[in-house]
Amino acid sequence: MARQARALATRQAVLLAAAEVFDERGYAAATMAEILERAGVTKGALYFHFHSKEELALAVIEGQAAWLATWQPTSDSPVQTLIDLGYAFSHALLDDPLVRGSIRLTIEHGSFTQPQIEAYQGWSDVARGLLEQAREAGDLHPGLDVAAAAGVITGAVTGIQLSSQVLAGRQDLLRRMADLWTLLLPGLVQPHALARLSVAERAPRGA
Amino acid sequence: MARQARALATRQAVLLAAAEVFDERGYAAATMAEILERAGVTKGALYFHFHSKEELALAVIEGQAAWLATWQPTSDSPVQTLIDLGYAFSHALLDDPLVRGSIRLTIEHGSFTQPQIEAYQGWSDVARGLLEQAREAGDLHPGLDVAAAAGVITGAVTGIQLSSQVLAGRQDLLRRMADLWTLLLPGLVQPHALARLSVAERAPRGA
DNA sequence: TAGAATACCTACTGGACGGTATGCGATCTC
DNA sequence: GAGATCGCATACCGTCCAGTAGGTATTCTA
Repeated sequence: MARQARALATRQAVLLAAAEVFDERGYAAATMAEILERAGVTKGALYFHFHSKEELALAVIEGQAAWLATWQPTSDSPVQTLIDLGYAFSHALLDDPLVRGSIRLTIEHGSFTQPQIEAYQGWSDVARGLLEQAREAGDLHPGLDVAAAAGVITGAVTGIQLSSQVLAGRQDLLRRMADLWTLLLPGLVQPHALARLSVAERAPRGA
Repeated sequence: MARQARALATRQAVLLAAAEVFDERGYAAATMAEILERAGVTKGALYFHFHSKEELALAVIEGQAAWLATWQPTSDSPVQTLIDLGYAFSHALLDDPLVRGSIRLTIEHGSFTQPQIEAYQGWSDVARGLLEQAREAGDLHPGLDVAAAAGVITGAVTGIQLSSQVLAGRQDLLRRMADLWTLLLPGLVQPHALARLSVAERAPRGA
């Protein structure tokens, strides 16, 4: 095991550097040279762990699914959990380069469509599951199309995040998330449920 | 004039081909060779009209601002006009390669940040103007933050469009737009105004 | 401690890509 | 109708980039 310790460290360094560069430049504009330089690693070391640029990108995308997989519900109320998830994701986006790079690669369609679709679908499925729980709890408007709402929410979060990044370097991301929920919730949940929800962030940090 | 007619045609052909390739591949992955091939034009012709790849991309982005500039209000109700604008934009996205390419270049941040910010801001400003009219007309919820709502709406439309593209090649774009408004409007306008709005698309075509 | 994987380093390659230099026919000007 | 400009064609260039070949150090195994 000790023999793999160093190897694991360089692998992580490469992955982190790649995520950063992919986040900043996008897939096509990212160069292996910059990733190498930032990771403080030579070409041979990188290509020992990852056989190609594409494989490296896929490994970064995987980080997103991993983040979502480790995430845990935070409230008895499904809708409140959904809101909290949005804030937890925002913090991940602000703090975790792997998530940032992963998101940019997911958004940038073209090269590897399959994992991108899966990433989107993963988010949409989580949202949909929570909404179905909320419907069973009687929180949602009766006629609401749960699948459609899940699609709108994931799309909206994607766009909010993107515009925050382009316009303000993500500095106003949390505020924009609050704005989103303020606008969305009245169309989603019934008044009696609305009163019990906190649109603003509840805890200073998630997980 | 007859001499410039041909020149204008090749310029348009180049611009169109460039928009298509930028839309499909993104800026960095797009190659001049593919643009040339698709435009049916030689390198000399292209570089006569556009001095660099970047200049070509900027010209494509300009098409977006041009589209927005030619757009005209479609209703006495500002909110209805906003909804209609969303659908008109969706149709432009489906039909007009220039708008498609322009949007992708705007979303793909990195190379030329300035025009991208302006493009976003242009959309946000239009939305904000309409919302302010709606507030004066007494249609909106009293405490609503108009600027915040405009930011959310432009961001959400951006994200809806993106997820529709990645997941379904934009085939379900119009349906997703309807879903968005269904969810958003209750948080935006008061019930009496809500009754007068059409969430679904009103006319078969815009403009 | 021999040797066999493992983990990494250095130098190189082939090709693609954006951009340029130069030339040439058509059209306009006077 | 002669030069000048416009609009385009072709061939070429320097650079950069992903990936590889082959060697070397390190660490595990027995």
